[in-house]
Amino acid sequence: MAAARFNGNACGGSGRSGKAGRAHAATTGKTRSMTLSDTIRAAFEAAFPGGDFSAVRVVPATDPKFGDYQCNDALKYAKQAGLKPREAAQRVADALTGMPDNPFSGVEIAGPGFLNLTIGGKWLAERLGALAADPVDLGIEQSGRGKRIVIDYSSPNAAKQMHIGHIRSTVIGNAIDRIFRSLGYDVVADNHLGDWGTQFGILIKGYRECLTDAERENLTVANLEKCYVLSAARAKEESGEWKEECRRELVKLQQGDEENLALWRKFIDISIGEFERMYRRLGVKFDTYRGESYYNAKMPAVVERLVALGLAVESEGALVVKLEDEGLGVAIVRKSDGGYNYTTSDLACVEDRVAEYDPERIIYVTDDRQQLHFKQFFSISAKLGCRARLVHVPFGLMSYQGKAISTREGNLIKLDELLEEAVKRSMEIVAPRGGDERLAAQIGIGAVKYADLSHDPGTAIDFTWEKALALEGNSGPYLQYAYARVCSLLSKAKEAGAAPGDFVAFASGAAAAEKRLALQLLEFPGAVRRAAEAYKPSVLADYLYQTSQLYSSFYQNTPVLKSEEPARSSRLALCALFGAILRKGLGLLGIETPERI
RNA sequence: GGGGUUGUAGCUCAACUGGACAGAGCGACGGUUUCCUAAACCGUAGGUUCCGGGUUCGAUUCCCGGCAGCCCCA
Repeated sequence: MAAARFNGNACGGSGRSGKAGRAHAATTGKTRSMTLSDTIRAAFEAAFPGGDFSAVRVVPATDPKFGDYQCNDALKYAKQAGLKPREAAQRVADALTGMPDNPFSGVEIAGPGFLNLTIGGKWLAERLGALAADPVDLGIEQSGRGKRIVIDYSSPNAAKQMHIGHIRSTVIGNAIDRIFRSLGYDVVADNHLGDWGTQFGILIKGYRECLTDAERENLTVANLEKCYVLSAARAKEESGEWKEECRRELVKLQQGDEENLALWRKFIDISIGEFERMYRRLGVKFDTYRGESYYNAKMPAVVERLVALGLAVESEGALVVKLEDEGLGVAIVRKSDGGYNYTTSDLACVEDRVAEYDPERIIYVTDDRQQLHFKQFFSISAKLGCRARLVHVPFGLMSYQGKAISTREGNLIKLDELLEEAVKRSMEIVAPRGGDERLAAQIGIGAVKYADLSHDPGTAIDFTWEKALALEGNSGPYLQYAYARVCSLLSKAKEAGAAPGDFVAFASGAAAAEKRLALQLLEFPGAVRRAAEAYKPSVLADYLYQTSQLYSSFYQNTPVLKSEEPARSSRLALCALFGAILRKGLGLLGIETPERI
């Protein structure tokens, strides 16, 4: 069975993932919305001196008819102040209106005590200007400066072809990677390959006996897979001879036999070469490829320390760490046959990463079947004094036709095949418009990635071609199309000699559609921050989709090039800002943004 | 047996962590193209948020008890 992070069925699935615990982020600098929160916090303090109002915040209005922003927190403090809710809200409103730099042009009390806030045009123009003046970060707080994180994702098993079950860890992990980098973190992306374990005995035996000379000459992952299947089948024979020989090859490998080691190295190199071909197509890049084998030599010492600390005890010939009082059962750290398992390997891995990188956090993106394993290993790691915060981001396993993806179920779709099909389908649409293969790839692969990223990682996905390759509605191509249109608009503007101006026109009012879009654009940094805190790229995907919907609606219903000044240049500026944000945001999801479709 | 997780429109999913009337896409029905790219836009229909209690001014969200599916451990 496979060694890597894929326990479970042979085809293994996706590495580690899951829904992560919510990050208790030490949020630092805030964006516009936070500045408004600061303002209203000051108003609370003025109205109710001495209270703790750190939880008070201003949020975008849930409906335009409630104004631009709202604050729902007056209700919470009414009781402790001994006031009726609306009365408490009134006090805050009075305090707010009395403030010298009150950014709100309207403050109303509604319902049981909500504060409905309307923003002044001048404030809006200033904030939009500030975002536009920050073209690289677009307001994203650099809260990760000086901090390092290791992200462990993708992690396929060597000697096997990648299939659709590997998309999730790879694509979600990579988006988290990109998002954290955008926040200023120093990210180490590590691919924890499954490159060790009993399957190598079977593979070595199979390589020698089940392949033709030609296949050995031109060794591919497909050939490795083939010889594994043939060899594994023979290992099930009655006599047990084959199985025994596989075992002997494995032992030789483990003991450092040169010939077997060379073969093993060869298998790994070929596998990584093949994986990298996939990663290139997906736009994914790792800093390191450290498989399980990398930690082999370090495992005995880990176990020794566990024993020395009294954490590991013997049980039925194995060494185990008892975690029952935490509700986590028992974790085996050395099997009765002397072999190690994932817990030990992961403990060794963490120690190594802390020693080398000293990260503040290590994030593991794997499927949610491994939740218990991670809880156990995190708990033990904490007992060993690990100073890095360990986070498991579990995702729901991808199935196909309702079944876990595996060779045995006969429902395995190769990643290669999926990407080919994706490009082919988008080519059919792109070709009549003069699009080439490159554009088809940008769109097709964007569609595949977006289909995954737009869902909460925690939800399980049953693969269908229709969903994976959706080109309309809430899909990657919809967003790319919106981007291409805004590019087209801006280039037409340029031809006409019209340039995006500043946002001063907003100070004296704006059409409803453009104001809504403007307010939405201001939420971009917050969306990135929330996506990072929750380890959910879907938060960002959802934001980008909503933003694009607002843009499409605005674009369809509001003239830009044909409008009068000063509206024209400020609308152009708004379009330019939308384009910049969409490009940046899609970039954080690893989705390309062609300028013409 | 213990633990985890999910349950929201016909289908696939959201709902910024307790707020106002639960929102999108697909599908269905109807409309928009001498006009900045129709992969778009506008509109109609569609809901007991699995069930029952509890906390709260207020619950899809938190707590307890069930039911159902999936997963993990022994």
